[in-house]
Amino acid sequence: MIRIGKLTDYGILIMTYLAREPEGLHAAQEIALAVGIALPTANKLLKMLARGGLLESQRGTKGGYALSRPPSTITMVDIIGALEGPVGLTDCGTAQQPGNCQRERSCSVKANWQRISQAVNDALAGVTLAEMTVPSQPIRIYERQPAQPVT
Amino acid sequence: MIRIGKLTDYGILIMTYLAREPEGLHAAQEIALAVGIALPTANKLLKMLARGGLLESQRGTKGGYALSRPPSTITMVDIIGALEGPVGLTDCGTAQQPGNCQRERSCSVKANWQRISQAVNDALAGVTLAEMTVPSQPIRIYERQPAQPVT
DNA sequence: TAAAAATGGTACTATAATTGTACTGTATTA
DNA sequence: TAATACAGTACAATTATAGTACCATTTTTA
Repeated sequence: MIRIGKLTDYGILIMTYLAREPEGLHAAQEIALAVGIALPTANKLLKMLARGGLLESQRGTKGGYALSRPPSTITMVDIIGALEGPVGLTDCGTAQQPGNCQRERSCSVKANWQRISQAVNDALAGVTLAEMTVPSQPIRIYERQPAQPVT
Repeated sequence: MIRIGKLTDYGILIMTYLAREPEGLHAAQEIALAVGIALPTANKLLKMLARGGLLESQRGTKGGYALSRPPSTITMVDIIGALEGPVGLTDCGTAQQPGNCQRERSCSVKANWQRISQAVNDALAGVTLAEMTVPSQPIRIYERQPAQPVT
């Protein structure tokens, strides 16, 4: 099974909460309570999301966090990227980075993996935070090509 | 970063090797040597792939493994599924399984995650083993829809 | 018929990555 | 100036993965 980490999962819940509550700033404590995770964990994630440029933060007594952009312009790739680094499936490297793969010589599979990573990347880039806040709206990311002959 | 395990990576190398050598049976020892992994590891993977129905096996002195179907009918989803279980991104469940998620009540994100998992699943199902054996052939899985208005 | 070769299944250990927490520093407000 | 809240780093505990070993079963061959 391909999976994303629990922390990333929490992170998306956090982002979803903030998207639903666009008014003003929200302290880490409030967010942790609302999402249902421990405060230290929420703190950690909020810091990472802020460093990734997805959240604006303000310190001080009335401080807190808020989305830095409209939810419709934030995609799953942005969030996952901020919490787990660039999206890729193997150490062969993502579409951007070269990758640190031994074996090189015998590995003619590399280029193909990079393309697959790209496809997954595109799939995740097609889903916005705004769409995630709406419970059951049909999401249309891709349309399959006519028909693949299965030889 | 979303990733698949090393073992799955090895498994795909094994499958690729077998796809390139369609003649007769191949013993685990031969495969381990060719792919460049330890014999016990190769054994483990070959067993799993056989149990998943992707490989035919024969015991005995002249035994070994071979693909059970033509490479063009085996996709990345088949291989990953055999080695890591169904493809999914969170514990929310795959398109097939319900998933074991606490929180249920506050988690309206669930349905969306399942759709995203489906999209990734489709992306991986679009790449066949036959395509992986060809070093640098352009893979066309999906075509993006005209344009998504980025509000 | 027996021995050798190879897969099938299960269980176990060691390693590595993830997760979760704590501590110290800095900024802002009352 | 005291209290509140974010920023950054580092660390401990847990968990999952990776890798190995063992024994059973099947098939071929001498």
